[in-house]
Amino acid sequence: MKKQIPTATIERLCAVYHVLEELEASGIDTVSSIEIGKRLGAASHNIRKDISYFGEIGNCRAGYSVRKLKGHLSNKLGLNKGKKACVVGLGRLGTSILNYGQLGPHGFTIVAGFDTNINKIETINTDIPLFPAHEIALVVKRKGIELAVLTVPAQATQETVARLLEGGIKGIVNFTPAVVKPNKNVFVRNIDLVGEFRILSALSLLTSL
Amino acid sequence: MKKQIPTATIERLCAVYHVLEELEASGIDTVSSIEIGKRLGAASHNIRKDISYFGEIGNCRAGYSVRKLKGHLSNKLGLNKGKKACVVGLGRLGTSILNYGQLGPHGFTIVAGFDTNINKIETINTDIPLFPAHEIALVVKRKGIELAVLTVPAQATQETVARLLEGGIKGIVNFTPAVVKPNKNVFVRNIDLVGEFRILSALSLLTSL
DNA sequence: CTACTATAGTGATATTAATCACAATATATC
DNA sequence: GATATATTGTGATTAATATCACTATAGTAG
Repeated sequence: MKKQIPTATIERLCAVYHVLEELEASGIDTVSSIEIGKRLGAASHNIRKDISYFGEIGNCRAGYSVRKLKGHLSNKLGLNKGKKACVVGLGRLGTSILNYGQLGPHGFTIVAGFDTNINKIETINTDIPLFPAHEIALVVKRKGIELAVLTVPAQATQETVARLLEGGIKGIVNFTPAVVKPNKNVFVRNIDLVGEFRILSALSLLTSL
Repeated sequence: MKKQIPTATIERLCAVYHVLEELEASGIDTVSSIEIGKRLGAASHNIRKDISYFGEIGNCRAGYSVRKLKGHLSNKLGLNKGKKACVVGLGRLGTSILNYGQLGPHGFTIVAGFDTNINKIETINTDIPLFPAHEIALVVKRKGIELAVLTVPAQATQETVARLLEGGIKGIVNFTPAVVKPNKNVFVRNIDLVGEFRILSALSLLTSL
């Protein structure tokens, strides 16, 4: 049986990938694990071990070639081929994500927006095709959408998730306060501003830095 | 030396707190660790151990009193007293957070918004006082703001963080793609949609469920 | 060409977190 | 009041993750 890559490693490597993009953009073509660690607030050992899960790629004296490591991670993490995404719930947050310019350049294309309110679908000014919520499963399946951003009201969460699953969605970023339980068919990232504020409050109270 | 509470526990307990709010709202007044675990997608053992870090509170046969446990966690996690927050960067995302209705009811009050663009400060329609970015440190200090949401462009991140630190901020929720390094003076939660999409992509490629 | 140095890669170790297993106990039932 | 039962709280165990310590190697300097 093949060695399973730890989740913590996957998360960190995605952050490493981002650092590599920044380095590439600023014309730097070589970087050490120490430097990457510094930028990420992680130990260099950690970074090296994470990278080595996918085999050797660095150079002992000079560090890593930014271009080479980036390509390597891109392959191994499956970031090389574009993915289709959708936004469900076109309130303020949903529409601001619809118009977020950073997704496309990084290979994620929003190909649909959904809302229960037909009015919104007709009035929102965007090039992205919008659909009523009852078509979620259909459209997700037809367009081969793999990722979804959830920005519906809390009480609509469970039903919306069910529809997305029906359509065969692979991953959900949930901005709803309701917790979406992980499930064998879908990966979920729960992001709740109130929850984040709470965690920060509790940390600063309980953690001696 | 007092036993340090694990970060993972703090994060989970904040989620537990949220479940308790939901239960209370639906008039349920008793709950078991099994039920909480189910709603959170975590093991009941885990939930019990987390709760027991703060001492005994449950009832062996009947589970936990929702009201009692909620009050208990509220105290221990420091969620009982309100906290002031601000939003820095009033683009689409920033303004949608400015108007997000869930913060107030949970004890977090947004008392200031900041942007470099004076125009925005004058035209955005809100009751929340808005200030130019160069006043961040001053206003944060004067109002005793503890938490900040960062929604500025990536390149402005480092400078903005420096100003917030100067003002004595305690925690930052960073929606910017730039990584804000943790620091001995401030806790940071980095939330980057592109990063989350990448993690979901990589997970579904590499993790055999 | 040789010595030196910075840094990758990695097995070993330590730390942290999750899970298990079960005794203790509060409530319900008869 | 005795018995049964659900559920907590927790020591012990296992698993996951991070850190350390070292070796090997590629580049640099002399």
